[in-house]
Order: sequence, then structure tokens, then C-alpha cells
Amino acid sequence: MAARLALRAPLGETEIQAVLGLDHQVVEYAAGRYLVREGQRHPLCHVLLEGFANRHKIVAGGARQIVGIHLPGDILELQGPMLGVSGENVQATTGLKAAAIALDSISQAMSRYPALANALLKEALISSAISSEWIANVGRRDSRTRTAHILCELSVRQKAAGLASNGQFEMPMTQEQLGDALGLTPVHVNRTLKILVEDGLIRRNRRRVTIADWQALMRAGDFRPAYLHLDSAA
Amino acid sequence: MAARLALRAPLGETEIQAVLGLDHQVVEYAAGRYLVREGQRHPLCHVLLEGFANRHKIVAGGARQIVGIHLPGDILELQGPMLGVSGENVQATTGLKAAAIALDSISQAMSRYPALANALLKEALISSAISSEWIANVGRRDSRTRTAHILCELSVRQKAAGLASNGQFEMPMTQEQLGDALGLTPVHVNRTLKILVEDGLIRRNRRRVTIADWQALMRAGDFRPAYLHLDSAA
DNA sequence: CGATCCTTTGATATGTTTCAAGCTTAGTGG
DNA sequence: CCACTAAGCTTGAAACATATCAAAGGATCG
Repeated sequence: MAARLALRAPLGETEIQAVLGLDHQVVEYAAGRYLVREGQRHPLCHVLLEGFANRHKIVAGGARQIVGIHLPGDILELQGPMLGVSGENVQATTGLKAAAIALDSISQAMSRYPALANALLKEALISSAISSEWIANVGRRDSRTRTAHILCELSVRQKAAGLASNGQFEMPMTQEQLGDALGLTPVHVNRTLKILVEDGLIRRNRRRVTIADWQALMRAGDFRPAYLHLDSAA
Repeated sequence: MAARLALRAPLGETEIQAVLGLDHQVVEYAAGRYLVREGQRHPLCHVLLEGFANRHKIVAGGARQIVGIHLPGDILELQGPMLGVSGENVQATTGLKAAAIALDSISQAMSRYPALANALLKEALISSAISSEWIANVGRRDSRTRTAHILCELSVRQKAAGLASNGQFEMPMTQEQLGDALGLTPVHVNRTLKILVEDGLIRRNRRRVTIADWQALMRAGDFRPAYLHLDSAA
């Protein structure tokens, strides 16, 4: 179950057993509920099992910026437990199921199995690499490129997580939330999606997105998937 | 020398000795030189000893986005060595000195000393937290807030690194580079800095910034230093 | 079947970019 | 030590992308 964690880096059998044996509790959250709030101390770390979650910050004036989107298999918030306080809110985007694990048992497993510590470090580095790409996306790409880029990312990550099939995937969020991830207003997200449809790059049906022309979408989004480091999963 | 690394997390004497004993080589780079290029494989990781460095990405069209600024004591690019390829460029902002360490010796030290692995993981998580704040900064704050915010961050981090004195610090970058960090044009950075001066928040002399009103600057920049996790250094 | 939340569209306002030119400063060679 | 050059800083005017405001149209769910 929580073994998906192990996919992130090469581990031996013993380590996998150790991960599987971690003391955990399966918890469920309804859409919109918070798993962690900024500034809070929180001894539990979560591994997402089903559904989508997002991490976000609120800036002065009340605007929200989503700083990460999470799919099943992702580790949610080592940060909070390991650094004492969390700097971000973690919220259920859809209804979700997660395995809650006490930091202590993770720490213990880490010191017993160096390969596991190594895997967690890699996981953290990958999520850092994704953050960097987001900075570039939000900082230097126009709305069309930016939107296309996030669609590519969601598509590839969902495919890697076994959630997407033949060019279709679920956009787990409202256009307002998408705007919060892209640093755009919901109105502008709507217009931009419309343009991507008109340009023949995607089709849309509710929140299900069908990719009409993957190559063109990648080009439009300036998307090169290397930063996701998905190969290292093998 | 490279012991600054150890400051990031609580370590015992043995671990500190291990870090100090890491096989390294002191290297120097002139301003503008690249330590790592995107897409490159690179077996060495660097600990910055003197000077400033930045990590950046180039997007389609050639625009640059700086995704991180580094001060002495920072670890530069575990990512590249650990994940195989680097997704970012690492460039000397000023002339700099760094200790180059082979990944192998780090890995070995990590598996021998779990506390060290733990410290590196924390380091990675902190740098992730900083990236998240940057996403929010670039995505949801207007130019004045954004600029004030980065000034606050640079000030606090330099002070923590022992580089800033009584409200003054060195802005290591040109206004163009500052724009690349903020997702703004150099022209607009210039106008924005001017406004901050006119508002009595800072004073400027070449690239030396004097903070005229720290409280007001923090307010203007929506800056709450918690995300830097500098307390955990103690 | 009403209510609420989301999406879509239009008109207007605004912050930031772009283009362009003059101005400083630091560095370099005669 | 001066003149020259290149890099960076500063300022103005106009263009543009995105935000804001407003209202109508669809879904989804008790």
C-alpha cells in the first residue's frame, strides 16, 4: 500500500518491507479540508493514497498561491514534521485517502536503513526541482504557455501514477484553483483554456481534459519533462 | 571550513569531524561563470565558501528565471549529482570560492552517519520551503511587494550568514538579474526600487542597500521570515 | 426545483512591458 | 592621468497582457 513511496528510488527488499511495516493509519479527508495549516506544528506526515491534494500559501491581501499539486503516491509534508513548523497549508483538492505516519517511525527507519534515507532525500530533491520549474513557469511564461505547461505536467504525472489513459486525464481542480496555481485570475484561465481548445491542442469536457495534439501542446507549454525525474522511478 | 554545512542541523562531534574530513577541493569561479549547466551530468556537489551564486532556468524565447540565490554556507546542487542530471544552471553571480565534493564521499558519509543524512534532508526541505515562498512571491505579489520581499530575504539570510551589518547589506546582483529573480523587467525593477527609496523604506548606494525602516519594509514585502527556518540552525 | 457553485462572455481599467534615448560609473589602454 | 568604452542605471512615452467588474448561463445536489 504505502509501498509506492519506495518507487521513487532503488531500494532492496528489506527496505521495502521496512516501509510497508511503518506504523500508519489510513485517514480520509473531504474536498476542501485542511491536512496541515501554515504555522502549525504537526507530528504526522502523509502519503497520499487516493485523490488529489494541494499545498498553498496565502499572501497579504488574501490571494492564494498554490505551490504544489499532489497525486497518489506523493509524500505530503515531510517539511512540517521535520522542520518543526509547516510554512504551507496542505488541503484536500478532492476527497482523498492518505496514510498518516508518525515522524518518529520514519526517522527510525531512516537511521536503520541508509538506502531509505537516500530515497527520501531524492524525493525531496525532485520536489524541489518541480518547485523550480514552477517558479520559472509563473515568473517568465505568458498565460498560454504557462497553462499549457501545467497541463503537460499534470498529464505526465498522472500517467506515471497510472491514472491517465490514452491522452485523457482528470483536471482535479476548478478554474479558480488552476488560476491560483498559475498566478492568474480565474477569468483569464477560462479564456486561456478556450484558446488552447481553439488552437486544437486540447479538448475539454467538464474537468476531463483530452489532449488533441501532444507534441504541439508540449511545444506550446515549453515543456521538457526532464525536471520531473520520472525515469529514476524505474 | 566546510563545517558551515553542519550548522543546518544538530550534529554530534563525530559527524562534524566526518564532514570536515570529506575529500574536497577548493575551486574558484569568476563572476558569470557556470558551475553547472542544465541537462549536464555532474559528479561534484559544491559548498559555497565565499561570494554569491544563483540557480536559473532559461525558458522558450530566451528569458531567464533565477530560481535561487546562494550565499556562503549554502550547498549548491545536490540535485545534479544525486538525480543524475541537473535541471538548472548554476552560475557564479560574483566571483566565488567553493568546496567541490564528490557525491560518493557524501553518500558514504550519509550511510555511515544517519544524523548527517538527516541534516542533509532538512537542508533540502528548507530549500524547498524557500522555493515555495518564491512561487508565491512571483505568482501573487505585485512588483513593489515582490521587490521588498526579496530585499528582506537577502537581508535576513546575509545577516544569518554573518555578512550584513547594522541594516546594510550587499545586493550582489545587477538590476537585470534582480528582475530575473523577480520575474520583472530590469526597467521595472529600477522604478520599483526608486519607489521603495521614495517611500523611505531603503536607501541605496551603488549595490549596497541600507534598510531605512525594517518594520515598514517587512510589511511592504509581506515578509514573515519563518519560511527560512533559520532558528533550526541553533 | 431551487440554490449554490462553477463557467463563460463582455467592457473597461491597470500594472507591467517594450522601445528608445540619455546618463553614470568602472574599467582599460594610450 | 586622461580619453574612451562598455556595462549598467535612469527616465519617458506608448503598447499590451492581464486584472477587474459585472452579469448571464450551466451544472450539480439536496
